[in-house]
Amino acid sequence: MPELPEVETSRRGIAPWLEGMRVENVVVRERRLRWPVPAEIDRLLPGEIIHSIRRRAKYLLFDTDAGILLLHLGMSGSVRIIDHSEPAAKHDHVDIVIEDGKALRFRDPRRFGSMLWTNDVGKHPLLRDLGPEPLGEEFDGDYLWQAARGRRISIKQFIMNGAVVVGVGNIYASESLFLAGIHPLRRADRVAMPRMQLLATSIRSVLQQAIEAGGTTLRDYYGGDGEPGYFRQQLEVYAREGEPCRRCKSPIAAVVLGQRSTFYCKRCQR
DNA sequence: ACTTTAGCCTGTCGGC
DNA sequence: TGCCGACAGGCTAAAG
Repeated sequence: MPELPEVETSRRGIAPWLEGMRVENVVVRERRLRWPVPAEIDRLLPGEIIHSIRRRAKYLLFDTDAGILLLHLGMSGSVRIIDHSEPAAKHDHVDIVIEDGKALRFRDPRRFGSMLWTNDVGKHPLLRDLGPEPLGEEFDGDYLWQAARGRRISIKQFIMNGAVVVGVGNIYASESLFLAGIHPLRRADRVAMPRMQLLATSIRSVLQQAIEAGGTTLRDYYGGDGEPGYFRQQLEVYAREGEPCRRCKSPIAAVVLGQRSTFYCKRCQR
């Protein structure tokens, strides 16, 4: 399930193959993703050069002179570079074929992903209200603490809200709260400043380490280079219900919070 | 303004 | 062996 580290790993896997290359054509086999794939993509992209591939939140941005392709992997989406002669499998919804016969192939069994087109990332409704990048300059404990004033929701739901900070999904929310020693159900406005500082640091370090491990492969995630992610073996609490906490040995607990499974240590997190 | 809930979708898994 | 319901989850829109 792609969160920020998996999206970043995908970006790094495909960028060397695509940046500076000209798009030859685009094959859309299935338009019914999270939102319909707009016709601009197959109409405007052919002939364009992909200047760069950036990431904003969990979106990949493909920069061209005609506009910007937005790609979101949803929760079952993946991208990889293939020879375009390779036959498409079920759920291979879009190919972006480049001049050397290679292609970017987008697969997404659950179709929660999206492929969109924009001319201004800053004004696009899906991107315009997003909070800061967790690995960027403006994200720190002071910011988090200030943003939490008057917020009565749980701290876990708070940090998973993209308007607060982007890229923190279900796995890394549980992990960073463990590292910061904060109970996931604690009200956001009742996390004191020192622990908010620790939380910001924990979010940054867990995401950074996951990127370095190539992301977390739980079931079917593979990076742009076809390799699974190796962060799973470093998970402290996620999907470890009943197993001993690595810090205090007491069993890891699980609760459902906002329809999301949530894992934590009752002893280490308050 | 904030919070909660429903819904999108299919592969996988446990139970019978 | 096969059927079936539950579950997984990022994110938005709508409802509260």
